[in-house]
Order: sequence, then structure tokens, then C-alpha cells
Amino acid sequence: MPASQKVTMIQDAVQLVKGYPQVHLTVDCVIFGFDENKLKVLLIRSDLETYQGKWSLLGDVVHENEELDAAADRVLLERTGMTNVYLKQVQAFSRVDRHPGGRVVTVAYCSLLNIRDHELQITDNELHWHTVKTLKEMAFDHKEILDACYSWLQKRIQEHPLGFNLLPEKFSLRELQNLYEAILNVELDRRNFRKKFFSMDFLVDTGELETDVKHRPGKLYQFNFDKYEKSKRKWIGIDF
Amino acid sequence: MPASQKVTMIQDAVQLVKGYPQVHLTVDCVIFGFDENKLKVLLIRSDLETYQGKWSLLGDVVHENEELDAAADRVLLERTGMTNVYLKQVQAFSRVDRHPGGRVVTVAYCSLLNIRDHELQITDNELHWHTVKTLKEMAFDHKEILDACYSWLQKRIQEHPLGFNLLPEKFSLRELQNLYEAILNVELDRRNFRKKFFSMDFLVDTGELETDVKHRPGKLYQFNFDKYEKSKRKWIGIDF
DNA sequence: GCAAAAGTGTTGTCCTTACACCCATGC
DNA sequence: GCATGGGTGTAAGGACAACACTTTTGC
Repeated sequence: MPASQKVTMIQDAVQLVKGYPQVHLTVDCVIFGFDENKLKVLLIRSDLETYQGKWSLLGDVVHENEELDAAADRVLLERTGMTNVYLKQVQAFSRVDRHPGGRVVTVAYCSLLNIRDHELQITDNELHWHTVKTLKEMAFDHKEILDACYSWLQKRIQEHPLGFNLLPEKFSLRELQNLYEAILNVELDRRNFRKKFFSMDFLVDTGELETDVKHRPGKLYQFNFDKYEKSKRKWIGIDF
Repeated sequence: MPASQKVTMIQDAVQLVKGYPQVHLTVDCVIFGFDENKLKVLLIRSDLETYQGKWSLLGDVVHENEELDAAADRVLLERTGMTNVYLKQVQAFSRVDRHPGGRVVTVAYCSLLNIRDHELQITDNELHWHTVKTLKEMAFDHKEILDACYSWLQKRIQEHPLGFNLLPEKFSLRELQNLYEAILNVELDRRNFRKKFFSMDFLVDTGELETDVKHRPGKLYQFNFDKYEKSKRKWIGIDF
């Protein structure tokens, strides 16, 4: 290394960082659920007067010594009372004017949970589940964030077994198919759908049957996450 | 809406945001290139004494009224002199101790460019191209960021025509195949590879041939981005 | 017994894979 | 003329798409 390099070495990293500009940083969670054969998202009314009546994602500031994932976990825990929820970072949004109160950068998270597993505890600000399809305007850039997370979900659900997070532990194949059809917004052939999932061999027949249905009850299955993890294939293909 | 809601409405958004905690925010660019049939990444020596001798990604703070994409563009322009470079946000990294100078959140970008298109202008801090495969330790959490961007690239290149950003405008099929083999770390069958790309019908025969090769020269092709954009297919399938 | 959904197989088509020989050029 | 990589075709196997009838249960 040339001597000239050493001269410019920075010894005091703390001093260096102190000179950096700072921004307000938040997380916003797009929390998806599945009910009545429709994809739902958990929203509250915005508490900003500017956005009076508009719907808003669940979010919060990132605390001083908190990682982004932890902040998103915390938002989820505070709002739904649930831990160990499927939660993935999707994208940062940084439009300078995205918040009327000033410069706020936000990191969007996509979360999937089973609506039936929990009752909403705190229903401040009309917290409740909204049908994704019929959702129009939202506060801030939250519609844009929702759209990004929805696209993300549509893509991911075709490549990874995320969908099971939206269903009860035990589910019928009809429910599973309804889930895929709702999320992907397509109709699928029932026989081919079943063949596909059976051939993947990750479904476990629980031996139980649906109850409270007005017709022939379907078998209930569980997803074998362990088996899936062990057999993840490395796919090589070119397709675009 | 119940009356109780109105009471809690926030009128002064600016005041609200002023109360939010702030963090230091940076962008880091993983700039990939392709040369000598190897995937390369553009790095500098860290200028922090703590990381003396270690390699570091190209990054910078995000300015006060600057979007993340713009900050990444700026880093690229400053370091390579290039604009209109392929550049996508990949992921935010927020480990509390990831920077020795204090809490710094960074957003990673993946960038693809054609090494031949530009000579490195400023070679401060030993800026230069590194073979990805042989890269071990790096400053900060930059190895982790690089790995994340590399995985992202491996996945994306199979689904979208990104690879062409790493090649000259006109390229031979051999070069294209070498690119895929290097990035995916596999060997591909030459005949099947050619068939695949020809059947997609996005390659335009320029009528030109390779020069300066010691054997029969191959045809040079261009990628037809317009045609690709127009025929993007919506793929529905379940596969995991 | 009827309504409603569960459950099941086959066939044709297409895509993927594996594989070997001749061709054009530089030296 | 020989070494080097360019260029091409075919056949087999596997995945996917299309399609209809019987079975079980609730009422």
C-alpha cells in the first residue's frame, strides 16, 4: 500500500459518523390474512388530519438501538399480540415528500398470518381487515407499498411455501386452492392442482376430515416444513 | 367514525415527525462486472483504520433531500463516471453494530455494468475490480451484503434479461453462455443454451462476426429490449 | 333422492435433456 | 493440415394442460 494511503486513514470512526446527516426511519407492515376466500390486509384509519378517513398500514418508528426486523416484529406484536409471525423485508421507500411531516424513509415488511388464530385485541383507530382487491386510496404512499408487497407475495408464493402461513395448521386442499386462486387472481384446475401438491410430497394427511360443511367433507392436511427444508432443490433454468 | 377518534387526530405532522428518532442512512453499491470469463465486483480499500487493508463496497451517506435511488446513482456516477447504469435496490441492512462509528443503516443496491465501456477514472483507495469467487473477508458487513446481492443476481438472471448489462452491446453466444456459467456456477450444454435463446427470439443477428479470435469467429448478437418488454409473459406456476 | 363438493386417470403436447458430427478460421 | 471453437438436429423422457365421471356427505 502506498504511503499516501496511510495519511488519509480515518482513525475516529465515531467522529466520522457524527458528521453524517440523519433521517427519520420507520417500518411499515403489510399484514396479509385470508378469510372468506379473499386476501385481506390489516389496516387502521390514519391519525393524521391530512389523511382523515384514509386507511393506513401499521407502522412505527425504528428505535435507536433496534434492528429493522425487530421493529417490524414489535409492530406486529403490539397490533396483533402475535409473535413468530412470517415477516420479510420487502423494500425501502424514500420519496422525499412521502410524509407530510418531513423526510421519513420507511422500510416495508410483508407479513402473513392466519386470521382465525387470533382475535384483534386492540381495535384503536378502527383496526381491521380489509379486502385487498377493493382497496383504492390510502394515506401516505401506502397504496404503493401495499402494491409492491402484493406483487412480492404473488411471485414468492409460486416459488416458496409461504401460503401455509395464511391457513390454519390443518387445511383442506380446497382451502389451499382457494388461497392460490385468490392471491394469483386466476382459476386453477382442481385435479392438476392436487396432483401438483401431492407430487411435491410435502403434505401430510392428518386422517381428519373437515367438519361443519354442508357437503362431503374433505381431508385435512398439514404442511411438512421440515421435509421441505431438507429437500430444497437448486433449480437452474433460464426463462424470461 | 366515533367522536373519540377525532380527539386524537394529529394536526401538526411536522411536529410529530420532529419527535421521531433519527438514524444515519447510507447506500452501498455492489457493482458487478464481467471480464476474463469471471464475475467481478468493484471495490476500494476501506479508509477506516479499524478495517485497514480490508475491501469495502462503494457507498455514501444519503443526503438530506435525496432519494435512495438517487444516492445510489450518485455513488455510481462519482466512482465510475457512468450514468444510466442498471441499478436495483436489494435490501436494507440494519445490524446495530454493523458500523464501528455508531448506528448506521444502509440500503444495498445491485448494479451491473460493462467493464469495457469505461476506464476507471479515479482510482483512489485502490479502486478496482475483484473476482467475486475468491473474495473472503471484507470491511463492515460488506461480505454479507455482497453475498445477498450475488444471490439476488443469480436468481434474477434466470428470470429476467439482466445479464446483457454486463456484456458489450454486441456479443457472441459463447460470451453470453460464459456469463451465465460464471454467475450460476454451472456448466451448460452449448446446443441447448443456443436453442433456448433463439427460441425466446430476443436476439438480433447483427451480421457482424467476432474479430481477434484465434479460431472460427462467432456471430455477434444484440438483445432486443423493446421486443422483450412487449412480450413479457405472465407466468403462473407453482414450484418449490 | 338431490344438491354440492370430494376424489380420481388418461392422453396429447410441449419443454428439457442428452448427445456427436461437420464447418470455418487462424496459424 | 491441424487445432480450436462455431454451428447444427434428433430422440427420449418428464412436466403440464385439458378433460368427465363416480363417491360421499348433509339436508
